[in-house]
Amino acid sequence: MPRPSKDPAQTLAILAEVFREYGYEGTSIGLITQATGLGKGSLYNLFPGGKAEMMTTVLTDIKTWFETHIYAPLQAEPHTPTSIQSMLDAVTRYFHSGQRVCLMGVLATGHQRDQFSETIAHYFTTWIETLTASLERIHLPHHDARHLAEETVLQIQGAIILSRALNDPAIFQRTITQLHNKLTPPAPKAK
Amino acid sequence: MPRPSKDPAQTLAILAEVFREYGYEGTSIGLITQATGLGKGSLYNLFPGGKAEMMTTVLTDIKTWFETHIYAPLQAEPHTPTSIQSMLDAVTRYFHSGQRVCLMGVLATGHQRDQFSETIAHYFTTWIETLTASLERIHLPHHDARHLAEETVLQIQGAIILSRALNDPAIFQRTITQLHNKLTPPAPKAK
DNA sequence: CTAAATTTGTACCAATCAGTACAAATTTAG
DNA sequence: CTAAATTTGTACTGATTGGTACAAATTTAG
Repeated sequence: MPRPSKDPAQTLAILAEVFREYGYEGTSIGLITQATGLGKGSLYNLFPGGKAEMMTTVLTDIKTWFETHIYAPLQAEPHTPTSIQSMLDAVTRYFHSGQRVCLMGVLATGHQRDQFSETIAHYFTTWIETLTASLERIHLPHHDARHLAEETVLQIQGAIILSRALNDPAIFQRTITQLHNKLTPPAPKAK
Repeated sequence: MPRPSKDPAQTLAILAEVFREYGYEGTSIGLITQATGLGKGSLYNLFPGGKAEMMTTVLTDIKTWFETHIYAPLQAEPHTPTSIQSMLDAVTRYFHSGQRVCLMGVLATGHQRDQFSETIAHYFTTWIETLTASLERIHLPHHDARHLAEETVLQIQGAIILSRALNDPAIFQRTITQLHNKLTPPAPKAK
């Protein structure tokens, strides 16, 4: 039984990890008390809405993290060629080179899709649109930028699954490298 | 309550669909009896090993389906340029244009990964290797063929997730089209 | 037709589940 | 220091879970 964390952010991070590992239905309150070190009474005091509220709070936290660490750098002024590399670096760290699943992606595969569908769709849409806008700023036509953004996001998702399935982080890393080559314009000298 | 199917293959297909929808832990015996129309006693008579045996049988069935419909055409003699297109067509039908999840992929995201890890890894490895060999037969160097095969499989996985998350089969279709362009050599005239 | 095989669905078991209630203990804030 | 806030963990609830056992009913095979 770990010592209870006094840091709400850490509690949320632990909660998120349990949901990633066990999914929504597979996560029991018992698992959560064990992982967080919080008593059952505390959990319900903190999250009066129960398990659903825990998940909702975690998803909101993830959304916020992405806004801060992925979208904001892509939207920064002045736009620099390193912002996309920063996104890829941040993604690599966040998904632990593919060994850590994307909770939104996990939820998209199951029947809880309905329960959290708005949040899931919003997450992916925002990511894609933000990256699209970023690609347009380096003079890619909208249509192409959108498709490339979609491809980027789905490749990251697929790379997570495959590198977990084969227990091989190199797969994820190769994908990131390849995405980097596609997303960043060639140096003018190479032309 | 549906009429019990007398066809074991149909029972397995229904079982597979329940597992896809609810995952391993989220699938209860009650759900299975409802979906298949079989009584509880029948289920345990057919699968004395219980739920784990049901899943194992389903996974074996999936593996067999892939061997028949995906790998065999890729391995056929003489090798024809349409074999890869056939694979992409079969994949599109099988995954219902991205709306039907890949059960092996789902299992790879959760903690049941350990329980079925061999089967999961074997499924993906076989797919990749079979496609690699097929690409080598059209004169792609092994290294490139392998990476392209990996990319194909992970893109399919990612496209499933994204098109489900955004409830948009067009995403899946675009991915398939793009993979087709990458996987099939350009007509010599285009060169 | 008969015997074997299969199906059925209930009772039962022990375990687990999410959630509610709550008194006692502990911590925090002022 | 005191009062408020938080934590704790148990008892309780009704429900669900996977699995076992099994007699009666039905189907199948020869």
